[in-house]
Amino acid sequence: MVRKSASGRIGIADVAVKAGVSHATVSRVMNGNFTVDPDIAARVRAAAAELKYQPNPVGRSLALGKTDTIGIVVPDLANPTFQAILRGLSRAAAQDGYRVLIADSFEVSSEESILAGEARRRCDGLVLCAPRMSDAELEEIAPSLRPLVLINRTTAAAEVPSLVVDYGQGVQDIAEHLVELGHTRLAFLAGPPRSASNGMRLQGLETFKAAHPQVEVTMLEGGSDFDTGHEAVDAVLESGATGILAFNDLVAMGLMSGLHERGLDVPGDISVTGFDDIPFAKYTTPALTTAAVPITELGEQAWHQLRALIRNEESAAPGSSRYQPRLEVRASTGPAKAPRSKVHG
Amino acid sequence: MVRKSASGRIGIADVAVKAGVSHATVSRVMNGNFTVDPDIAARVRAAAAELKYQPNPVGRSLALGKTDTIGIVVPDLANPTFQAILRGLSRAAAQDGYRVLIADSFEVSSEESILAGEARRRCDGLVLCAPRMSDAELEEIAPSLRPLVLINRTTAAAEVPSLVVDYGQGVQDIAEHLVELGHTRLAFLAGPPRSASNGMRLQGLETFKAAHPQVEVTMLEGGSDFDTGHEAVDAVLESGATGILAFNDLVAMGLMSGLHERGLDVPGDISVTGFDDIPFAKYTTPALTTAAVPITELGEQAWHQLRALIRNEESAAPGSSRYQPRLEVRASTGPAKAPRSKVHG
DNA sequence: GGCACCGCGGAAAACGCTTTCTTAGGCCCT
DNA sequence: AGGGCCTAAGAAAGCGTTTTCCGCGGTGCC
Repeated sequence: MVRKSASGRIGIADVAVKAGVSHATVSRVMNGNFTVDPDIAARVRAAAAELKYQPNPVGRSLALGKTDTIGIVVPDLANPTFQAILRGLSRAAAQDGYRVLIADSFEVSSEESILAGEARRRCDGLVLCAPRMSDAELEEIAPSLRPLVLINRTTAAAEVPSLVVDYGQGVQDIAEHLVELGHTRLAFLAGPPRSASNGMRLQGLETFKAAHPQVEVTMLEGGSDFDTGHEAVDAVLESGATGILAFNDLVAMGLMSGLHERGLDVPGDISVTGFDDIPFAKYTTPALTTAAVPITELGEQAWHQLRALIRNEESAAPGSSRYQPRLEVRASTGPAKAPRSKVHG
Repeated sequence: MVRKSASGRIGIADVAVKAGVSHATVSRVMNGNFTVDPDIAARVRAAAAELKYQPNPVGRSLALGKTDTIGIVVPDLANPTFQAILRGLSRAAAQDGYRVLIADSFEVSSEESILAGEARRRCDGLVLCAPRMSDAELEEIAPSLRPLVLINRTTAAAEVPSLVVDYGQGVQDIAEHLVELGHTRLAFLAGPPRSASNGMRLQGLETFKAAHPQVEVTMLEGGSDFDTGHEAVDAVLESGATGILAFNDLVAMGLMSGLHERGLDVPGDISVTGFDDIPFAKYTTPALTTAAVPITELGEQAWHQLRALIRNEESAAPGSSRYQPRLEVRASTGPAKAPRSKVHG
């Protein structure tokens, strides 16, 4: 019978008994405290090995006041963007011995703040992706969530770094690209109405419109997934636009698929652009012109910011950083052809 | 000053003081124990609300011996298959109030078993996806990981359900499909050599070959990602095969991309098939013929099995289940054309 | 009217660990 | 040789909960 204490699992007490020392000494040995006599330390290590003792992390966390775990709140795990952030975050955190706990809000923004709070309490810090949460609510909960890193949101709360992608600039770059190809009638297939990043895109478009009064830009309602793009075909054709800026790559792919079904050629008839440069964007047919965002790196940076906060409660307040998307011209955009009529078919 | 105790965070003791009761009573109220006088309960609740008291989950976990968290070990978070499993698992677990902790082994199978152990100790149960781990090692660690659910692996250890996809049958279905289209020279673009699911596919192919001695099946070395497929173009062409079974959808997509660059037509010149039916498989050009696996559902089922194990230490030992892939015929497969020479160009 | 029981809530133990405090013993120094 | 110091390890106090165990006061019953 190896297991001894009532709990079934072997604990520090079992090792202590076996090694004939107090559990304090066992703890010291396990934590590499060198004030222990080498002979005794060896005895303890032998006992621990024989019993296959593994410290209980929960007890450890309680005593230490830290969990070596961070949380991430995402609105939708099915979205490649958040998958990539998670991946970068997880990899970077793992290198420092931290694990990540995921909290998927499934796009129900009303739950986001409770979810975030719960996740935070189990962790040493939090990365929050909450594109739909209202500014007011964010402002309200941010302080209680620290150490906290925000993705694509900002807050006035102190000590809360933000990692934001400059969607506004990205959209402008794409629009410029289309204009250079001769397009004069553009359409923006918008994202979810309350999305923060959608707002940034709209602002970018305003700037663009001011600089290019001769270009017509139609606003179309949309969403953030493949189906949204697929369903938007009619609206897109009706707009008469020859250059379409989709909210993101997924929407663009859906749109291209829909256009293809209608027998239209991309980019022959219509040029389509995405945003994000998800892994699959390279492999669509035609390959998708998009604004590349270093998403995985974003997750990695999120960890670095969070780590600074965790390690150094006071100083080293890290600044927020802004990521510039890089225009990735591929085959889905081409020269504008002669203006089409507003009627499709 | 709301915060009182040294730790900075407000705890049960603060609420107790404010409400003028013992912390035991506060605990009783917070846990819905009805043996507390309604007046006192109200007072406690008021105090808790005013202080915005939130129980510390770590202390709670220690006392209760459970964490309301499960872990999942995956070999590669970048792989859509594991993303889907994770998604299904997370969603299902969330509905029962459980969170999921992720452990990405980054394909280094030597670390997998330590990683799994560490994850397990922080959680109430574990879902293990470890396709490269040796049977011996799996057998060795499985008992200590319980409650445990295995994905695409089996073990002799008791009380360890397995959820396995019948890759062997899937591969046979695909091969049959190609044969029906008139292909007589097939090639299998294999997965990672030590992958368990690759082994299952190979077994399926053996069965197929026995049933169709007239069909030539070439084995090609490969891997599990897009680049693998892309780099395999030469080997594929050299094989002279007209029907290619790629290890999975990613590999198939890479292969199609490579073939396209060579100016070859799919399925005109060569038919290509994948496996898994990842979300993007529908949207490749041409759309990919594949064997659809209900991956998200797999994650969901993993939770249900795990939940049964967690809730009911003894009875209800759930059986292992086997998932049959469903052949999904799309545009990447077509009738075989006249046999080609072994030289490409 | 006394006794047994019951309901309620406080004290304290338990969960498994870390860390401070304490004490015992050995060494050095004068 | 004795006292102060320093070292090493045990005792115990936390960490923040839950839960068991008790005791107290009140009620019902005979």
